Amino acid sequence: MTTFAELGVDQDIVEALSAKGIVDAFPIQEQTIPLGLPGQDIIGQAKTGTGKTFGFGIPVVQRLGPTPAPGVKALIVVPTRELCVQVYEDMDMLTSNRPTSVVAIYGGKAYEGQIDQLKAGAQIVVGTPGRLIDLNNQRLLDLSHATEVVLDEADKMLDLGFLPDIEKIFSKVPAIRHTQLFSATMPGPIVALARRFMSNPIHIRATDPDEGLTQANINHLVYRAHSLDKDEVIARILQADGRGKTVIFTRTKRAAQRLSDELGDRGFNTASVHGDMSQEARERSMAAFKAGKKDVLIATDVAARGIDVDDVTHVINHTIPDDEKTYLHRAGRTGRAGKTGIAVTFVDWEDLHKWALINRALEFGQPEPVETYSSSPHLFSDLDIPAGTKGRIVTAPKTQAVRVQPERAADAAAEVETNGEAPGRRRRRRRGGDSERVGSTFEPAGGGASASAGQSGPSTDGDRSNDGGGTHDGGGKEHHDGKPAPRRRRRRRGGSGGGSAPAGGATVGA
DNA sequence: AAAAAAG
Repeated sequence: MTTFAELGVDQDIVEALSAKGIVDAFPIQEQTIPLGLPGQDIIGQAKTGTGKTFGFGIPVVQRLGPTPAPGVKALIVVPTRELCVQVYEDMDMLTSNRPTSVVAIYGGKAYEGQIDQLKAGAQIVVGTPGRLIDLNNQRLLDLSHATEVVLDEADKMLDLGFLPDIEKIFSKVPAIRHTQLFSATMPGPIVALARRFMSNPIHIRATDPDEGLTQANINHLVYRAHSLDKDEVIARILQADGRGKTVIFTRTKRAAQRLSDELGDRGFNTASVHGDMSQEARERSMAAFKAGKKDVLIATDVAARGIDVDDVTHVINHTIPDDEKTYLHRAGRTGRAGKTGIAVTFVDWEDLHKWALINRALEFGQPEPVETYSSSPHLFSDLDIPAGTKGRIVTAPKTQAVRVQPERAADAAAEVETNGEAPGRRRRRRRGGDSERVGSTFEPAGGGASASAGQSGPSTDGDRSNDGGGTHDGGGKEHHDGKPAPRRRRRRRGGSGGGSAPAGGATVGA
């Protein structure tokens, strides 16, 4: 590991970091900071929870100089208000030993405080698009000297919903500037589009190209939810001994509110966050969850990206997300900074095609969500608890899980070939061991310790999209008629490392 | 189609 000091980071920033116990740089930071400091345009791609924020944030702070004159010189754009607050806090920490000041500009809040901070001469703005444009239109936010520009969750910022706003914002900042785009997912077409806003960008991927984008230290489980009482099953998951904080994602705001109320009624310590809540309530929820006063957060995809909360052991997809990128970001709320975590997904009958799509894109090798629906009450006795915690699930509900081995996964749609990398290489061994994986037990990558990825050297991104693999339904799936399938044998915890063979005695349906 | 983001 390299220290921040060794990467050329100024002493006062090094001290700000070490005051928080942060001394060693993660791979994405090792790779992007030395390039960002001299002003290289960067597309930075690294898995969830591996430290992208400092990867762009440190160069931004340092490049403004130790005592910058008043006025906005840096702009960091993010997709949600909560992420805005979080990135603001990180930037505020980085600048704690220098006069540089940071302001968060986002909607749902009074204008006054934000305007005051701008008038007071804040140099770094972290903001969401709507309020940024609003204040810029009112001539209260001058972006004409913002020579440092960052899009965090860049692929989201450049997708159709945000693109017009982003174009508008880019039209207000200087043409000669330093531009950095960061995300865990960067589909080829988005990279191509991004180049319009950059000059000679380098695409850094702090991952082994063979490794894919799913975190090796997240254990993925997928259940068919047909005929399943999801509320009940989730309630039981929440009773697992050793469970830390849990984030539950729903597809709609209403579902989030309903589930939050329901689980609250059942006595769980819940908070929720979605777009139908007041901003004040949203922030209260986030603060309580971060502080540990609440340990279950029910959210829409507003919380899918970027949100960093310590000790989240479980992510539960009450409803399966629409695409593999969202899946990756949601699951990435756990397994951060080298810790282990579990991502549980429930697949409703009408959403089977979504699992097929996600399975294919992420190369889980698990085309069917669950081997069978069963009234067998053994499911959660098999649920793994992250290393370092103890205990098992107490009660015994009713289905079966299929554990998906994450290690061969590669996000086809989210990857872009770097120089000279043979196209198609990541497709190899695609279908390899499907059958043997069904119902078998796999441990997370041995020892879990291998935090985050090998490194591939910086490579110039001279490529185009590679069309990101097929996108439509997996077809060929027969319809069941709701009858419970025959009961399957209970799986047992495997003790084996993550080889390709199932752990002893772990087969299902034999 | 939903969610997010200005009010």
